[in-house]
Amino acid sequence: MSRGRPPKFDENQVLDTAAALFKRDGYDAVSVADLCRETGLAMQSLYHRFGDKAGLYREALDRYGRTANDPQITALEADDDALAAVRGFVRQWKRHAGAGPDGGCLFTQAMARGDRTQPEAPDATARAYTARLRKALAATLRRAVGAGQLAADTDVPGVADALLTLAFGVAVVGRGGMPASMIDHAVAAGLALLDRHASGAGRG
Amino acid sequence: MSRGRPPKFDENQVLDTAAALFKRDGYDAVSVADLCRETGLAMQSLYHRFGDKAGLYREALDRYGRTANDPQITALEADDDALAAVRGFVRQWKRHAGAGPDGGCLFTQAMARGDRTQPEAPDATARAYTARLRKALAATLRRAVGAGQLAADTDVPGVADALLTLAFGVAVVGRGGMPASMIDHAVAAGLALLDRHASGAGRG
DNA sequence: TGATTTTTTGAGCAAATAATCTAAAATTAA
DNA sequence: TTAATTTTAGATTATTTGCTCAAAAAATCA
Repeated sequence: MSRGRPPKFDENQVLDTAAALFKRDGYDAVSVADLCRETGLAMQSLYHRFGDKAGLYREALDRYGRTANDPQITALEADDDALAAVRGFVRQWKRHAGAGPDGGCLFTQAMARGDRTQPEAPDATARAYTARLRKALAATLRRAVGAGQLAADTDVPGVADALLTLAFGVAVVGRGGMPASMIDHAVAAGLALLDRHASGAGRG
Repeated sequence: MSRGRPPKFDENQVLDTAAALFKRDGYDAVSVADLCRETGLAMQSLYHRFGDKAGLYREALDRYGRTANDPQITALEADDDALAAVRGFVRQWKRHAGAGPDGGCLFTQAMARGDRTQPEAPDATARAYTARLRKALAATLRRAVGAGQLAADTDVPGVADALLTLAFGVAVVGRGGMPASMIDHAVAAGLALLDRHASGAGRG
């Protein structure tokens, strides 16, 4: 067993709470005092465990990647019906657009904020996780092509990047309070993009 | 003529500088001292003219809307070739993705940051200008339909919103430092979306 | 038990922050 | 000139910020 006094807090719970705060208000607008109040951690406990505010932010981003990003990858890979999997990915964009505790996207926050000054920039985490999702998305599309669900000449990287970029757009537009119909139209466009390449279902 | 001592600074120049700072670093990361140093304004001059930091931010957003958003609307409306105008709109997304002083998008920053607590929230300005662009984009697409450039059954609001959402996504993805090929693919997807509805040019 | 390790507690610090006070400087109108 | 008006100047203030110091509390191991 571990030697010293046992921690009073659940680490993942702390990270989830911190991630929610950073997602809602942005890194700069969340103070360490806010973090302590919301997570229940004493100040020194926070610094002892996470080093500093940026350290907690980085770990919160990582936790978010594991709990919000990776499951999407898993869902893409798990579904035997590759095209249906991608469609499912598109359909759940609405979640990123909402304002509630489940809404919004921390990676969009992190990327919009940027911070390329430091070598260990926090948005590097967001970038890395997004790159993995991008890869998985392309792989699933390739699988759909292989299964004959999408046309053989489908530009797989092009479609994958278009969908992913659209997903980020949905997060911004939703967060910005633009009309909900914009989100619906974006989702519809994502699905239509897939339909366009679906074999044997061409339009016109 | 105005009565008192004449201002030493050019107002628009100050707003442009402020907008560039806010765009690059975000509202919270820019201090009033930064703003004074970069704009050359004395602290008291800044507060005398703009009230407070938020006031300067709001006016900078407005200035950005006039100098970066509205010209896009004008370009859409001015071009007799409606479809070409929309294509031009899509092609210049790359600019929003860049990192230099011309790169990035202040409205994306403002929307991602959010701030729906206040009634006169700063992102309301971004929302209002974006709404105008959205309207103009739809109008131009409708014009293209009327001119027979796009199919009569084109879902105009759907296409407009898809393009605009994609544009926001490009800004985030570019700012986040994702591969440049993502931007290229997003632009290509925007153009392909138009091609898909172009009359007499169906694929497959 | 006593020594060791780790976490918690609570107070507090230096620096940066947005914003203000008072007064001088530069212009126009009378 | 004189008065009125507006902008600039420099110093300052109260608050908030991220962060640290010293010591007590709770566990394990000898």
